[in-house]
Amino acid sequence: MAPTATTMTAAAATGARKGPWTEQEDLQLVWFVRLFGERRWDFLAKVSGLNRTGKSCRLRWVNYLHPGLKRGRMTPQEEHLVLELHAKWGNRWSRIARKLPGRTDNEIKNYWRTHMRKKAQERKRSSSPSSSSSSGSNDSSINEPPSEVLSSEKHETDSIAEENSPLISGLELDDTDGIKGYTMDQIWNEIAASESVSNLSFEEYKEAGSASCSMGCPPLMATASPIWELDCSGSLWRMEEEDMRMLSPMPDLLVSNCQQSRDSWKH
DNA sequence: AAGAGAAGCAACCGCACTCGC
DNA sequence: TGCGAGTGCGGTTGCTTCTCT
Repeated sequence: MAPTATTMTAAAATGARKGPWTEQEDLQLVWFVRLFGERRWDFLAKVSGLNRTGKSCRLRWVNYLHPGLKRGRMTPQEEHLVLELHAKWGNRWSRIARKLPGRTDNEIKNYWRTHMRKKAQERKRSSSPSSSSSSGSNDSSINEPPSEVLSSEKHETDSIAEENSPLISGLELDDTDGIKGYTMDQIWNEIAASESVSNLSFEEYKEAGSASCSMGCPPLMATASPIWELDCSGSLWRMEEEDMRMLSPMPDLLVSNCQQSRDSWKH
């Protein structure tokens, strides 16, 4: 399919703003998303007065402003789960993210890239201290590790998942889905050797990590931005663009509240 | 204290898919 | 049935922050 207006450098084509979002933009976006719901991003971008593409708005919302998002470091349980799921599904980040409440595909992707790169480097260093060749081109092995290894590892992770994790065992695991094989055993070995937590079973992970909460109910959920806790009437999607002009502007009180919330959320 | 390099992360890009007309 | 708008996804880039020397 030919690129659409939205995909073809829409920001450039429309003169829309790019780059980091400002606090004011965030507030505006939150306000209008609460008003209209998480749909029709192009329309929302237009009526909100944000000089952004709908795509940009959606991304900002999904990755940063969405209620329930967890911030901060991955917990050991989450790290473990990411490794397991990546071993099964490969780079299906959104799919993996669905199994980690409060985490976004982008976050998991970033996590994987940085941490697995580190693991790969460490491993390379320990396994072949003399070989200085084969440079950073191994980056590809981070996302697409060689295919020859995982077969045995896959079974191991599968059994972990299926025996120890009700969360995973309930999944519909498509065998043809991204299990082409990865050098996860290398990664796993690294982790097992370097991290004491690896001595725990996945069940123990869960218990240690959240006495009060299972993976489905992350303990850090409370750190999500409180902006969304503000009450707001339901979706107003039936409204026409004409009606939009009649809407009252964002109340000053809301703005200041949101700003305070956001500040405290950041720190 | 300052500079360099590494790490972390937000955001953009382009492709593919879905759905309504 | 074809087309276009809207949306989702994975890959990539580049800026900011951190750490080391």
